[in-house]
Amino acid sequence: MGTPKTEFRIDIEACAKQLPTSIAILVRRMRLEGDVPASFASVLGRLEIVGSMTATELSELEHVRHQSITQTVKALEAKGWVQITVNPDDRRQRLVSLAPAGRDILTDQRRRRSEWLMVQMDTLLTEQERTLLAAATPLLERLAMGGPAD
Amino acid sequence: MGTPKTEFRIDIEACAKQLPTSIAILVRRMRLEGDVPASFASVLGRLEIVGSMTATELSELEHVRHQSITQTVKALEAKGWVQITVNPDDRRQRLVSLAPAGRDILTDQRRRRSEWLMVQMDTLLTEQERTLLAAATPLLERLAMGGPAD
DNA sequence: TATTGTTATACTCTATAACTATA
DNA sequence: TATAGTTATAGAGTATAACAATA
Repeated sequence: MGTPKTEFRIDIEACAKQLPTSIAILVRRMRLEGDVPASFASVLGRLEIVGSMTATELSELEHVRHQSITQTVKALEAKGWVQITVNPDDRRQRLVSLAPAGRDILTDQRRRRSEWLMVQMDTLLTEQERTLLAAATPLLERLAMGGPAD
Repeated sequence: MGTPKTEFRIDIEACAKQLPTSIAILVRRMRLEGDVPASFASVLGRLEIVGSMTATELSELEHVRHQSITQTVKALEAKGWVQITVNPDDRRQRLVSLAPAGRDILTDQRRRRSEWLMVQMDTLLTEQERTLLAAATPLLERLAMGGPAD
């Protein structure tokens, strides 16, 4: 049916050009909404789901260097939001887990941040558009993580 | 028609919870792909489209404080990537515009960054999913900018 | 007074390099 | 040697506060 492929390519290119700017600004704005640094909230959120993780596992999931995670975890420990225990089976590993205070902070932070986003979505998008965005969110996650097996 | 509303709400909530983490990681990874700081590239891109802008206009579009833009623009000027001229009609204003060297840098940077993203999209998404993401991108832009009239 | 912009300073976040400890 | 993690240091990016210049 003619040349839908050309139009399609243009869409994808336009997407690849626009997406970086849009999400960078969105991240910037959400950072201001939170009362807790985004890096902290992200780590706490993972610990809540998984229970406990090593620094290396965290760094892989967050796509940062392991040295960076060390600093984040150190700051979280200083706040009393995580606990660190040495893995007795491999004493090189430190297992990071959510402390009670961390759980409280996480609950509060997540409510704030996702509430802000939900207000934006309610205000700026139609119901149909919200559904579309919800459908696209797992795709962004896949792009962020580099695929199901990465 | 039962309770589609409940399911819908769950989708939107899941979206609002997942989206911040995913796009934060995506921004992080794209920053590593670029050879130019993301804040620089973003400002250069706007100047290419609009021609010249004041610091205040830039700060509003980028959703940062005007003090922050001052520093970005100062760095861009030091690199020779933008030119700054005083607006003769209002001598408080400095008009920032793209210098030839800035245009070269921008072209190169944009090719790198959007190429990386396009490779990810080609590798990790189906054609249908790419179309879905392309459709959702303007919605993310709207959320980022706070609406058509903001 | 209001607007536009700068300077000074500090914090968050992440990186690279060099190191220690355990396997 | 390889893996897990730390410490030291630096740079990008952005914020707040106080200031100067122009309208």
